[in-house]
Amino acid sequence: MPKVTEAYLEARRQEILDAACACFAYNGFHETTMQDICREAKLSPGAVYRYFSSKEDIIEASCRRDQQPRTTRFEVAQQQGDTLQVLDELIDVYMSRLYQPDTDTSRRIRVQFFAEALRNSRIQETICRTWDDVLQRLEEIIHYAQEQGEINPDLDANATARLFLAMHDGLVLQTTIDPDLDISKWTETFKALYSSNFLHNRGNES
Amino acid sequence: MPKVTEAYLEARRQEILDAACACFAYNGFHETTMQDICREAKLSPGAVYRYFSSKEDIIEASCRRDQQPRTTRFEVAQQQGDTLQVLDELIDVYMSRLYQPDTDTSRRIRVQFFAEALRNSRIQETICRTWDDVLQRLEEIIHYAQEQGEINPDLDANATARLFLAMHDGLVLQTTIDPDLDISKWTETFKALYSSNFLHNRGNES
Amino acid sequence: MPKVTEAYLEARRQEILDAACACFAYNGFHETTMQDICREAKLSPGAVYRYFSSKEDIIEASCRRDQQPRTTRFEVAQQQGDTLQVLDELIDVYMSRLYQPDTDTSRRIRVQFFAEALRNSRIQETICRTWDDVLQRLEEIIHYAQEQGEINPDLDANATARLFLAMHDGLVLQTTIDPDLDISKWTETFKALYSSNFLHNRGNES
Amino acid sequence: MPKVTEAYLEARRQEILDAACACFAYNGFHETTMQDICREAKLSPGAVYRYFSSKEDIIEASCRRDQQPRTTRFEVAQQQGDTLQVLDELIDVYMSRLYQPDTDTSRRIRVQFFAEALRNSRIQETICRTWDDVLQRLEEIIHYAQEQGEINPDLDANATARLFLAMHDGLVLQTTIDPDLDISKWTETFKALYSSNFLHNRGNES
DNA sequence: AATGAATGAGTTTTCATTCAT
DNA sequence: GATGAATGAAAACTCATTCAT
Repeated sequence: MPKVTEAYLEARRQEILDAACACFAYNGFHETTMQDICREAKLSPGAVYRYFSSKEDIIEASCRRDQQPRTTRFEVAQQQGDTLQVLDELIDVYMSRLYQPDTDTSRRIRVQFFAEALRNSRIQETICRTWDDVLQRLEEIIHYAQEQGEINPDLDANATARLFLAMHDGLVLQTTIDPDLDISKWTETFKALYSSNFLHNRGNES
Repeated sequence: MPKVTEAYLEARRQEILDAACACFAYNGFHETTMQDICREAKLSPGAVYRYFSSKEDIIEASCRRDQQPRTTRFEVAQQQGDTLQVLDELIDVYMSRLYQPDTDTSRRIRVQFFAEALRNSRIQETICRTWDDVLQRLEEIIHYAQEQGEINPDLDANATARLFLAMHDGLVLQTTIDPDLDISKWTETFKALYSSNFLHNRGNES
Repeated sequence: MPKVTEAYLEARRQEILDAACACFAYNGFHETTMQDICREAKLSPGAVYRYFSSKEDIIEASCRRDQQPRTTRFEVAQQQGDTLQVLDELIDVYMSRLYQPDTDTSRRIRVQFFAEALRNSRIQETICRTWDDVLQRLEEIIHYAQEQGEINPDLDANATARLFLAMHDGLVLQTTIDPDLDISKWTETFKALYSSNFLHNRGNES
Repeated sequence: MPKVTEAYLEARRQEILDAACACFAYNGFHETTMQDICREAKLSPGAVYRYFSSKEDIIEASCRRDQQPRTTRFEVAQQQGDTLQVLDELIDVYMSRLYQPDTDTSRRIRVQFFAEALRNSRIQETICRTWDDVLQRLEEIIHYAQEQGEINPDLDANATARLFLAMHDGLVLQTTIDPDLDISKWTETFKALYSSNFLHNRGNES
């Protein structure tokens, strides 16, 4: 089995996932038919079924593929250090994504995976694993910031990380469902939550 | 002169919505069949269709019913004033709901409405309207707190309210999808974000 | 059981048939629901079922009621004699009915009974009986006209009557299905077929 | 490059129409279920829906297919001329069809289309168009016969054609609904109406 | 490898009819 | 007598999946 074939197969898989996600984003998983995917991928049903064993399989593969960049992005971020500056940069990245029209498809699918996770334990696991990965990195950053005296050490680092993560997911939710929101002040307000306000020595003056 | 009272008919409607929500929560809208709802409601298809014109109609009515208490809760809250104490209490209410097993169904459906909002503009409107209502109340509280010197007046009140709202929705999302989370520290951490940290005169840099 | 009750019941039956026919004429038997009939008759389903045992029963009763005037009209006509003048008058009556808007409902239902007769032997019998009655009168008129030398005695009186009857049914069909037809010349042309043309001594070949 | 030929697909369509018409003829459109058609066509519902988008679509296609031969037959007839002899031949064809058992299905469906035309404007148009086509040819024949002195020129050619057409439809109706009729004398009686009786110089003797 | 015609179980919805009140 | 809520079988139609070519 030559190497080209392997790469070819993988390319085909990606094309099908692209087609599927294009459909899923605007019609949802359950309103998207295999025919829709075939049409979008310009492939016959038989061909699609050579690459994926079922519609469920396509949905799950879409989910895994969709989560990957997030994990990667945080891995890369962490290699740059554990400082609040890294957190700033992550927030810049994720907040600016809310503006970008080309992230719309991805966000729409993401919202649908949240719902799908309630019924499909494989989706649930994929999403939870990403959350766990991200959360761990965030926690380390916050922990380090606490050690540096930048954030109040009395706060629970894990809970703080969780709140930040939740905030992001909530904003994704809101911008995706209500596309007319004014996003402009969010980044600075988000950063204000920790940039100086969390300083633990602030409370001393009282 | 109706044979049965208006109240009786309304009670039936509510029973059907109860049955539907029980199904929706665990199977999603699209995996729930009308037969499922009928079985759960102990009613025949014909009977259910006397009260709702379609499955879509049931989904939309479920959404409106689900959103109502939220709006009401914030209306009541605001009558008690605009102080941060009211915000504390709201957070207590909503954080404690994350613990309560009986709110699970409601939260699961809520997550599904988020996904459904992307395809159904009626659902979208219902959800956005509730967000708008809630956001306005939060904004007023924050604005008042800024005037009282409790929160940094340089912050954008609307964006701040938006972040708090997003944080809550994100936490609902996370607890619902990953039910094993340790919620215990969230309330105090949430409150810490604003209770003293946002004090605008906090800056000891000056 | 007092006499008034009997009359009352019969009046109710007629009201229901009126309502049913109003529906049937424009929606057909199978697209008309019992609910439609109930709404039109301003009666509940339970009430309607006190007067008719089934929808089929209503259809059959409608058919019988619809055919009755035809039979009666020919009975009356025949009492005036067997001359071609009676035929003239019958044609005047039936052709002028094609013009009258208020006969539209009756004609529309009639066309539908023709189709229904193919599936429902009771409808079939009712229609065939009326045809037979009418045909017999027509045949007598033609026979008499042949004896009087007004119509060629070599013609088959029954077949001639049949053709005249078919012509009328065909015209009902055409005007009902295509309401924009120009009817104005039909009466005189119809009459021309027999008024002088059938004279057996017409043949100038002799 | 289609996997099966266009002709194969067209043949399938025709098979489905054959099956549908076999059902329609004896059960009517509304008592025939898609399952009935599938069973008769030995095809699954999904297969049938590949060829027709709905039951309505099948009914309309059946109607168009049913009308076609009529139009064609008259087109061919006219190419043979405009004489009364052509009319004779047309009457021979159509009258003999009333005898033939294999035309029964077609006639039964035809009667049902008449009823359906009242509710379905597409059926109505199809039927009216055929009537118009046929009528025009008949009118030309009659007109020519009038010019030749074979038919009284004072008669309205259009109305005369209409009456002949109505007569035929009425006879189809009657033979189809009442299959025991004695048809034997109809042809000669029909022809007698115009063959010599309409001679316009006949009336002169009076 | 790919095609796409075919499958058939399953879905939403309708509606003639019943019966407790 | 009348009501109208309830029934439930049956209808039209869909769609994930298969398999002969």
